[in-house]
Amino acid sequence: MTATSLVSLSAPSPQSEKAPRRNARHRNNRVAIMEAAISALNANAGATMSEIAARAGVGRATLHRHFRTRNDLVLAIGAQCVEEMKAAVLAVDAVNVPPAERLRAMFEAVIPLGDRYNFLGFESADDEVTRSGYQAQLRWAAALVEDLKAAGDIAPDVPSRWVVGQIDQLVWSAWNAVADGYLDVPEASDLALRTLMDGLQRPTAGRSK
Amino acid sequence: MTATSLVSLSAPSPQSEKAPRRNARHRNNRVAIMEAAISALNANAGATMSEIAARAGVGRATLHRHFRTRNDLVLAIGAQCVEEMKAAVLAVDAVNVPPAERLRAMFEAVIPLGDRYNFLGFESADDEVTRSGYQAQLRWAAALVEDLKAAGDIAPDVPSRWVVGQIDQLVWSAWNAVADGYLDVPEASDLALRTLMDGLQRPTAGRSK
DNA sequence: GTAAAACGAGACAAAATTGTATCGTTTTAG
DNA sequence: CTAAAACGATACAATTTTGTCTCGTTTTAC
Repeated sequence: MTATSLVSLSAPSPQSEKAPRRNARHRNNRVAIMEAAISALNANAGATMSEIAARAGVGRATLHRHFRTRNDLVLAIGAQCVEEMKAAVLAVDAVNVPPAERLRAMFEAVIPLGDRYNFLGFESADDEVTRSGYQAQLRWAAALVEDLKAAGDIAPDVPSRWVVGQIDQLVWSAWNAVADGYLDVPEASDLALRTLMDGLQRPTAGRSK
Repeated sequence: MTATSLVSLSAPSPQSEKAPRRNARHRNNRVAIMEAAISALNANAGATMSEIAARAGVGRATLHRHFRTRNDLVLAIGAQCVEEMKAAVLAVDAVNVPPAERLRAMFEAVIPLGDRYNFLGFESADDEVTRSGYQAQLRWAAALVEDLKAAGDIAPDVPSRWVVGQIDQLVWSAWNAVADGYLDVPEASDLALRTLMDGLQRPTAGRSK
C-alpha cells in the first residue's frame, strides 16, 4: 500500500505574487508531501502531521515550512485535486461524441485520479471553495447520466442518484485495482464500464449496443 | 443525515461476570451512545468524544462512564458489529438454496447493517479480534462469489476480488439510499442485485435466468 | 568554490483531546 | 416515598498534536 502514485503532481502553481524562486529540492519536496498526504489521508482521515512527514520522507519542520498549518495543507491538496479533476473532465467534454463514449473516456481519464477524487469525497466538507469544486464534478456526472438515459444507455427507471453513486464508487474501486496491480488502467476502465452497463453476469460478450 | 438507525442494537450483552444490574436509562444510553458513535465515526473517522456525546444526547462524563476510553468504545462497537454481521450471514447460510438466491437474501439481511459493515471496513485495523471477525465476513463473501461463478451467475473472467469489492460497496450504497429515504430495503436489495448482475443498461425486464 | 536556500533534529509553547474526580440534581425501582 | 443509580456540569490533570523557533549541516545554483 505504499501508493506509488498513478499520476504526477504539477509544479507549484506560479500564481503567487512575488514568488520567491524555489529550489529544485523544494519543489520536489512539495510534490512528495502532497502525494504522501493524499495517500495518508485516504488511508486514515485523521492522519497526523508526523505521519504525513514520515511518509513523505521529510522532517516535520520541513512539512510546516511548506504548509504552515494542517489546514493549509488540506486546502492546497483540495485545490490541486479540483484542478486536476476539472482538467480531466474538460478534456472529455472537448470531443463531441455519444454519451456512452464520453462515459468510457471519463473512466479512462478519471480512474488515474481516483485517489484525488476520493480525497475530495470526504475532505471537501470544511472548505467552501473545495466543496463547490467537488459539487461541480458531481453535477457534471449527473448531467452525463441524464444524457446516457436520453440515449437509452441507462434504464430510465433507475434513480439517477444511484447511477451517479455507482460511477463514483467504480472510479475508486478501479483506482484501487490499478494500485493493487491486478489491473491496468484500460482494463480497469473496461471492467468499470462493463460493470455499470451490463453487470457481471454475462460471460464477456461485449456490451450489447 | 441524523441517521435514524435501520436496526436496533441488542441489550447489553449479559456475558459479563458479576453484571452490576443496570438501570433502564443506563441501557438506553448505552445503545444511544453506540448508535451515535457509529453514525459519527462513519461520517468522520476522527470524531471526538465530545461530538459523539453530543450526538448521543448525553454529557461527556456519561460517555466516559459507559466506555472508559475512546478505544473501549471503538472495540465495543466493533465486537457488536461483528456479532450482528455474523448473525445475519448465518441466517442466510441456514437455508440451502442456489447461490443466486443466497445473494439476494444476503442483500436483504446485510443492507440494514450497512453502517455497521462500513464501520468495520475502516475501524477494524487496530484491534485484532475485530479485524479477524471482519476478515471472516470477507471470506464468506468470497466463498459466495465462487459459488456464483460455479453456478454460472457471475462471469468467470471477472476477478473475484472485483466482485467482492462490488458487493461490499453495493451494501453501503444501498444503506445510504435507504437512509436517505429514496428506497426501502426490498427496493434497495433489488436494485443492488440488478446492478451487480445485469448492470443498469437494460430497461427493467428482470434478470435473465 | 561559495553563498544562499533548504533541510533535519530537537527544544518549546500553545492548543486540543482525553481521561479522572467531585458534587448537586434527576430518574428509576420497588 | 425513598434509597440507590445514573446523570449533567464542571473543574482539573495527563496526553497528544500542532505550530514556532533555533542551530548546525547538506544541497543547490551559479
